[in-house]
Amino acid sequence: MADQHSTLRARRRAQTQQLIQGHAVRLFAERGYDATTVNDVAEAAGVSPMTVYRHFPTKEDLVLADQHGRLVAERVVAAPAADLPLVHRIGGALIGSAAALTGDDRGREFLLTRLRLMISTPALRAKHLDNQYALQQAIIDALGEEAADPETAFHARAAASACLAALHTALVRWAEDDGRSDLPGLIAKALAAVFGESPLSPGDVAGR
Amino acid sequence: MADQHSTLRARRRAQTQQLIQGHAVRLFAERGYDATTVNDVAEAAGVSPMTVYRHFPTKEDLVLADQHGRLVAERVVAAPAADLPLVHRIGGALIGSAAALTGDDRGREFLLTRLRLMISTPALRAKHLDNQYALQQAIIDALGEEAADPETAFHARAAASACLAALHTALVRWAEDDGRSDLPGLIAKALAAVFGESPLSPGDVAGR
DNA sequence: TACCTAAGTGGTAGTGACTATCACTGCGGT
DNA sequence: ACCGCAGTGATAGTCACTACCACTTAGGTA
Repeated sequence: MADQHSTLRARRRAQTQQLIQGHAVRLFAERGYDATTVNDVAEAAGVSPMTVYRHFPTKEDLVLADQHGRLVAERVVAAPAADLPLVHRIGGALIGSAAALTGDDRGREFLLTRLRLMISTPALRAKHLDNQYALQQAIIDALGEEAADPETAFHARAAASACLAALHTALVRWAEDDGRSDLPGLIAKALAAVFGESPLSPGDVAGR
Repeated sequence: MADQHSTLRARRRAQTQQLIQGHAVRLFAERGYDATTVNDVAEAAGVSPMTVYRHFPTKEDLVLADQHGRLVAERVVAAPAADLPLVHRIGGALIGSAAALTGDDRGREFLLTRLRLMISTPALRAKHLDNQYALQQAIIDALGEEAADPETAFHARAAASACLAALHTALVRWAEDDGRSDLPGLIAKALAAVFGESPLSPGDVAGR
């Protein structure tokens, strides 16, 4: 929705963001997150500190910013099998998104570096978990009209939070394996560990 | 382990901590977390800003500091029914801790105020979720010797994370109800929503 | 009882994340 | 050709947090 214009300005904006984030993640991985100042990042990217803050509201966002959350939420809503249990819809969306995300090697390596930072740096880990929580609420809101009464809503929130907890467990394990294992498979295994050993049917995986 | 002496010094220390935290939570609730500086808290408590930082490493800890996590971990380990499924052991410990925690009215009201701050303030919410994650790892470590091989450990981590996700869902709901509903009951319901409709047997609730 | 170590407290001067406000430049639409 | 605004930069601030300093006093010891 942002590139409806695809104007030159928007392209340059996206380009600068990518430039800044690239240098930021590289420096954080090299020197450590706390040991690297925003000024260092700005200097490395060849921009002013002000510009960094314009594109990334906080230092943490330099690592955490992505649109994966939005994609997942869209996937849940666009799930073809709306009659399936909620857990399967969310789980399928998570697995499908993970498959799309780990597709190309370049993106996977970058994601892995960011993930390692998120796990090892307390400030990043905390905000990342909060982002997961925001994603949970986005999912609930996305299919909110289906659960009007409080009991159903509570049930849905519990289920969604458990799904994302399983996702997080899988992500940590994937990072520990240095991305060598199959992420969608890990997520499926984590979900199965939580909700019981019912393997997801192929139709459950939304979008792929 | 700190009050092995129960000396005068230790008592005064605990007293000062309680004094500072009391004023902090009150001010945060009245004026808002971001609008209140650590200096304001120090002034209200009648101590120097230095002293605040000595007792609470970060501003967030003024709201988040408690020993509930330690109690929960101990409860899981001390569970009488070590042969029960992991989920039941953790769930039982959570429910039991919640029951003990919401016992007296004075403590419950304070807990409720802190919880409201944790939910509404992004910085507090993030760090609180990270604390929950630390608790998860503490639980896993506490019964770590039982799960040596990676597969079992992965399963245990997924289960523990889902339990804590259910706990969080229940806590949010409890805060929305202004603490009027039964917290242990909410936790049990959230756990049931995640893991299936098997109600916990009385024996599962560790410690009470 | 006199003494001594260390814990608890306070002051000062920092660093670094983040904000408010100003001015400047160049793309994009009229 | 021309205006408007998005993008960028510099300056000066606020505030969380951290050494590093000195002072007081509790708690054990000679």
